Amino acid sequence: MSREKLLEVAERLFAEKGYTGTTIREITREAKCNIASVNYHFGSKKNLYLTVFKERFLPRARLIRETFYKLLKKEKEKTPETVIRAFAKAFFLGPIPREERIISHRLVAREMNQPSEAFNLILKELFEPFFHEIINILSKFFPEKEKLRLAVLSIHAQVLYFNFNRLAVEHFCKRKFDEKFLNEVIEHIVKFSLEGIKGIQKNGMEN
Amino acid sequence: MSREKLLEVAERLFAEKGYTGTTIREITREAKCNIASVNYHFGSKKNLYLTVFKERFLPRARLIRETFYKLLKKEKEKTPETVIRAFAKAFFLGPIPREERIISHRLVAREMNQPSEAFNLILKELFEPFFHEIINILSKFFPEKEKLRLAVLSIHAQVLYFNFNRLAVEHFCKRKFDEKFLNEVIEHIVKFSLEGIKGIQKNGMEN
DNA sequence: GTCTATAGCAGGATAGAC
DNA sequence: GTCTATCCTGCTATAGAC
Repeated sequence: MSREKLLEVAERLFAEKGYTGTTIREITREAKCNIASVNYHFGSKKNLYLTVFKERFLPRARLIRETFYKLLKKEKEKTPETVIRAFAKAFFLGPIPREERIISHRLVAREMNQPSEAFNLILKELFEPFFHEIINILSKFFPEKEKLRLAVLSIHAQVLYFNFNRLAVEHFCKRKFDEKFLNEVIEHIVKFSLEGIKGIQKNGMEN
Repeated sequence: MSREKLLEVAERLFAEKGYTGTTIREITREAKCNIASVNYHFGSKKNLYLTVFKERFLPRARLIRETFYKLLKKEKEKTPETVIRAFAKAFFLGPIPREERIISHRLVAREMNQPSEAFNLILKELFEPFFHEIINILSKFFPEKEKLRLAVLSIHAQVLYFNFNRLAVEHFCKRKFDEKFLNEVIEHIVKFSLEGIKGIQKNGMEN
């Protein structure tokens, strides 16, 4: 069906080139649809953009959350380390192809930089429930919720950065972003963040 | 002079709306210049964009680096903590107005997401020298350079995130991004990252 | 250096045939 | 649901007067 094809192509192009950088002409050309099909199916370019978030971005975000729960269930005991590892891994590994994953992070980064209507969707349907869940789990180990919130944002910052900024990471580390390096990056984020969380909770007591 | 005014307005608009989202018409209107002035002074919109990086972004980046050195010089003894604090603070405080600072981070985030010719400038004239400098200083305390590189990227990820993603941070932490919160965020990044670096170096020995 | 006028083109959107 | 043709607007860029 051309509607699905349009959403697929549009998502990729919006992620790569942004909203204004992408044209209906380009989307329909790559989707091998007629130029009028966007307006027929979605009414406007703007509504196509929003539909991309509702029908492609959010379902994928739900998959990432499910991956987190699955990874966590596999663990016999839930230590801070296994929780953080599951959180970090969910953003990098799982059933979603790598290309789609990068698309998601690009879209998020774009919306953070220049929020549109879609930003509220991301906030309410992804960040809020997911981050609060993580905080609830981790607050058993780290009681200071305010500091825990900042720590979760620090983890998310890293996940986002290592995903959407691969070019600079590769250049700076002089490494190809292959399977091996990806696993090293995940382990880096896990260890770095685990000690980080312990640190801010420890230091917090002194204040 | 209208050339400077054009650069100033163009930088702000490019940061807010991106390259394709910003029009010459809008730039000249806000700069109170004639619509033909962009092509007179810069030859093309694209060259205006590049000039923004050369004449506004990079000088500010140099100021940030200088701030780092000044902050570091003030310290009696250079511990990992004082180095990391100087590094983090340089991105948030100093002689540059907050609005300009956010503009810089937005431009960087845009170029990371969708690199143009300007990305090489950022890489070669900002990231490479600055990050290598930090690594050289920190490698006296933490000898494992590979892990240190990833740690520096983790710090940069946080600095970028808390700067260009203020909307989500405010929403999630239920705090206004005022002076007080800013200082808490800086201290959070410092402590989180300090323990993080210690952690990955410690764990690295076991492998 | 600044301005007006305009070329030349690409953009989103729509009407109406099939 | 798909297509062509077309409208209208807005874009970058330039020529040429001042």
